[in-house]
Amino acid sequence: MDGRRERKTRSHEKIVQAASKMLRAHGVSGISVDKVMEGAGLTRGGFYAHFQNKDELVATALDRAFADQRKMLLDAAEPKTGKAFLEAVVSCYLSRTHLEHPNQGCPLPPLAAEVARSGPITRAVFQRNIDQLLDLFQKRTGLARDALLSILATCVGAMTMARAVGDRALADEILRDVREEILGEYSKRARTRA
Amino acid sequence: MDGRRERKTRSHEKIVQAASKMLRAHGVSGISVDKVMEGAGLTRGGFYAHFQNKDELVATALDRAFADQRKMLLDAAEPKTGKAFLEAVVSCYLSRTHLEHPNQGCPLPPLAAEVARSGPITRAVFQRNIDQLLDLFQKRTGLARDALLSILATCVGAMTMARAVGDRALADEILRDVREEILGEYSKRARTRA
DNA sequence: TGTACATCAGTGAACGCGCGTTCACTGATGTAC
DNA sequence: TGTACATCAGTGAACGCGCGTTCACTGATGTAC
Repeated sequence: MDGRRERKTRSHEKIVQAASKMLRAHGVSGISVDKVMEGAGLTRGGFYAHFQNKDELVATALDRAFADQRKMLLDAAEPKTGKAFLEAVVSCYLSRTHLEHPNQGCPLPPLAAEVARSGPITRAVFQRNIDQLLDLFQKRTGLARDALLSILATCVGAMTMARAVGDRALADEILRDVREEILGEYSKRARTRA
Repeated sequence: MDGRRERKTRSHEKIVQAASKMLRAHGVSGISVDKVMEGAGLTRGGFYAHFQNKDELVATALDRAFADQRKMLLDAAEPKTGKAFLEAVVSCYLSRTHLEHPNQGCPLPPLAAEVARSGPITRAVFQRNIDQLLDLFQKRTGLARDALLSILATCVGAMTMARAVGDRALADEILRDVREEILGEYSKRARTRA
C-alpha cells in the first residue's frame, strides 16, 4: 500500500542498527548524529524525521543493543540449562572475541558509566534490561537473583577492566582468572538446582 | 628563592585536584579545559603553561585520583589485616556514600570504559594503578592475586551498574547483594591465610 | 637601599572545528479523476 | 490507462555553541648594579 512507509521503516532500522554498534564501540559522546547517519547510508538532515533528538536515538539504540546481546548469549548457551548454561554464558562473555569486539557485545561495559551520568529515560532503559537479563538467567540456571547479580557485576567489571588496561597479557589474565573464579564458585550451586 | 615557582606549583596542584574530581564526576569528555581551570580558580589561557594538552592533564589527574582512592581505602581499613581488612574495604567500596559521591571515589567505575577507548598513555596509567592496588591488597589480606582480581572486578561492576540504574532501590539491592556474596565467599579464605 | 630591566605565571580575545539542530528544497512515490 | 497534483523521506547548506588551542598582553616578582 505505502512504499514510502516501508522505505522509512528500513531507514529507521538501519539508523538504529548503526547507532547500536557505534554506541558500544565509541560511547554516547563518541558518536554524532552525522556519523550515525553516514553509517546508515543517509545524510544528517533526515535524522529528525526519525527521532526527536540524539537522546531519543541513544535510548532506542541502547534497547536494541541489549536485545542483540540477549540473543547472542542465548545462541551461545541454548538449549543448555543449569551449570552448563552458566558455563557457556560466562565463557562467551569473558572471551577474547567479546574483549575485542565491543560493538557486537554487551552494552554494560562500554556504556554503564556514561548512562550513570545521563537522564532518567536512558537509565530506565538500563534498569529494565538488567532486570530482564536477571529473570532470563534465573529461569535457565536456577540460581538465586542475588547470586546472579553478583555474577553479572563480576563479568561486567572484568570486561570493563580488561578493555581498559594497555597490556593484552593483563587483559587475558583478568578474563581467565575471573572466569575460573565464577565457575569454581557458582557452578556447584547451579548444578544442585538445575 | 623563587616565589614564582611556588605560585606555579600551587596552581598546578589546584588544577590537578579540580581535574581529578571533575573527571570522576563527569568523565573525560564531560570536562573541558575551561571548566577545570575555572574549578581551579584560574582562566583558560594559563593551562598550557602547566600541561602540553588535555590528554596530559587527564593522565596526570587520573593518577592522582587513584592515589586519593588508595589513601581513602587505607584510612577506612587500617590497621586491620586479613578478613577484617577485606570486610572494611569492600564495605567502604560498596557503600551508599561511594555510590553517591563518584568525584571522591574510585576512578574505575566512572572512567574505565572511556579509558578503554583512549590512547596508550592513559591506559598504561590504569594498568599500573590496578597492579599497585592488587599488590597492596595481597599484602593486607593474604589472598591470591586471582581471587583479588575477581573481587575487584565484582566491586567495580557492581558500583558501575548501581550508578547506572534509575531506581535507588535496585542500586541498593545491587550493592547489598554483591557485598554479601563477596564477604560470604572470600572472607573464609582470607581468615585462613591472614 | 634604590632604580632599571628581565622574567614569566596568568589573562582574555581569537582561531578553526565538530557538534546538535533547523529548514527550504528535491524528487520519487502515491492519489484523484 | 494517462495525466495533474499531493505527499513526504531524504538532501545539504546554514545556524549558534562549546570545544581545544594559540597568542599578544599585563603586572607582580625577581635580578643586576
